Amino acid sequence: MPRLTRDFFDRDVLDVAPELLGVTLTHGGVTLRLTEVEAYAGSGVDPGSHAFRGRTPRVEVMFGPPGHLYVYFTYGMHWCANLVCGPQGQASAVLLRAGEVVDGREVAAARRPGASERDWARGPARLTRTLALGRAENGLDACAGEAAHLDAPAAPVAAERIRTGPRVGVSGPGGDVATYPWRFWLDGEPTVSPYRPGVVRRRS
DNA sequence: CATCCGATTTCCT
DNA sequence: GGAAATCGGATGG
Repeated sequence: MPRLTRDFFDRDVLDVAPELLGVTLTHGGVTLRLTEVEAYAGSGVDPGSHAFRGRTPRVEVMFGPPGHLYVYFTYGMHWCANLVCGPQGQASAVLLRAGEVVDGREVAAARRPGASERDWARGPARLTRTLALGRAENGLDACAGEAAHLDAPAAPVAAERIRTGPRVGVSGPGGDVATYPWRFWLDGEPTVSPYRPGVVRRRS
């Protein structure tokens, strides 16, 4: 199971995202096999991206080197994690939406009291809770091998199992953002999160 | 299945 | 100052 290196992420986000399916991410004593991700393209080109309007303190790490974690806080209580992709300076990233716990079950169970195993990482904020990702991990190099690391699947994922569709909870000016088929998941995996359309925001 | 509402940051106005 | 937020748990039909 080869370790993923920075070169893996230093490519177009739309090439990287589907290849992350089946990859394992290990952090905080738990290993997760990714079953669902979403691509967010670069600054200025993707209205759904946090980096769309350019550099702000929050999205600073998105403009940095590929292979680092962009972890942000939202809805007053949730953390979500992305992996920065290349080319550097473009600020593209892949949101980690769901996965299956393949190691560290005891630790995961303790972090998600009352939740069924299927739900441990079924959704981006549940995923960060199970892996113990938060403010401290923002900017962490996931290719440096220490606190966090990623491993390619033992056997490559069959292309026929990869599905695509619109991103979850994404909408924006112009409306067509919500139709980009930039969500990728593995067909038949119970850990894939239920689809929720984005709420149409109105201009005030 | 649909709706509601939390609890806080971030960034735009 | 204030709306919106890459969401999730609870509750009601």
